[in-house]
Amino acid sequence: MALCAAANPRPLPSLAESKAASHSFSIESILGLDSKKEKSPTIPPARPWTDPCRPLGEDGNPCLSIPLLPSGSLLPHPGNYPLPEERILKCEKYVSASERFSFKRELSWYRGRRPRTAFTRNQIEVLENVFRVNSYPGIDVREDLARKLNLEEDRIQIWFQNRRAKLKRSHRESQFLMVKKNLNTNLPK
Amino acid sequence: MALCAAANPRPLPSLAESKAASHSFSIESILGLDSKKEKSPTIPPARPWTDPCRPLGEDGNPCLSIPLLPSGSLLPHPGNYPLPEERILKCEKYVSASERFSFKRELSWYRGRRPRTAFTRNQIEVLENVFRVNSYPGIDVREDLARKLNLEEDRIQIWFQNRRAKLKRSHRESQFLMVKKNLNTNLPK
DNA sequence: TTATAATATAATCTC
DNA sequence: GAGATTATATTATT
Repeated sequence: MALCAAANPRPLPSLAESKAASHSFSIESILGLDSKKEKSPTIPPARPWTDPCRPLGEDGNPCLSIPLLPSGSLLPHPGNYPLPEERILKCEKYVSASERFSFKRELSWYRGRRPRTAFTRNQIEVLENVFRVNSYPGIDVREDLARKLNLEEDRIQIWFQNRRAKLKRSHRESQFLMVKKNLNTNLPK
Repeated sequence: MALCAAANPRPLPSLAESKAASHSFSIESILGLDSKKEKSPTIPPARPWTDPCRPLGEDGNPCLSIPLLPSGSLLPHPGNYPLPEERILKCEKYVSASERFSFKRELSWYRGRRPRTAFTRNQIEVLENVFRVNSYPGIDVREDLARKLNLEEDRIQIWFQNRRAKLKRSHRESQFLMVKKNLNTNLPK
């Protein structure tokens, strides 16, 4: 992502160095005493997949307009509040498929997660084909794939990551089976 | 490389089958594009965390012994082709430099990647507290932390490195969102 | 329920 | 040390 690296040419620090010079704080003081829960200002994750035209909230993230929720429950975090799922079920028959779909996307965002991508059969086929030849495609290959499959490059990268993990898992499993098999054939009389 | 694809419970589709299927673009065309410079010879890093009793490879590093697999299937790479060295030689033209590079990486993690450390809640809390005050702790502070948190100094160092990266990422993201926001408030209508 | 897309982050590698 | 990328563990969706 070539975001605005230029806008941020200066590595942040320096706040620390000056302080560090004075050993005025000991780890003890930080370690032991600091029992405040004062969370580090949790940075809201960016949701680049959300509609860029949507109005932004004060946090800089797009705010969702889900009018049916009790106020104060707008945080994009899975919680205990009643989820709007209900609405989907209730109004099912009065709501078009695409409407339901986009609502679901909003819901996902609301929960703070990119809506799960559903790859088509063809997309998967191509990805698998490439994977067989090269399970570590570089950025260039990924971009190319993205173009050709009409997917974001990020989806491609994630796909390969997960695919490698899957392969590894299966290796572990077959190894395990081998062990078991060997134990069975060799040990028991 | 396919640690025995045969033993794999869910064998991958055959290569032939897949090639036939990828009509729209050839894998070669994708793979052929890469023209990055060759990397300089890599010095194998030490793997102090591997079992010292394990036999050492020619490079002086412990080699991983995964004795249970049929010989010839020891290298972790998907595919139905033989050994990776061979593949590199054979398929040179289909394999980009970056791919050869990533093969090296694979090989090295195979030799032994440090098992992922799972920090405790308390350890993280302390680290975060220190980070807030000083995101570039010197070796002395790190050593101190290591002692107190019962972690290796190296873990601490890496943690701070990753933590700084995370912070930076979040800055970039919020900057990006700011830009977007400004575009939204100024342009539309 | 299972398979797998997405997330978070520890570890690794090049520079 | 930064930056990019990877492996890995987990979560959550279909």
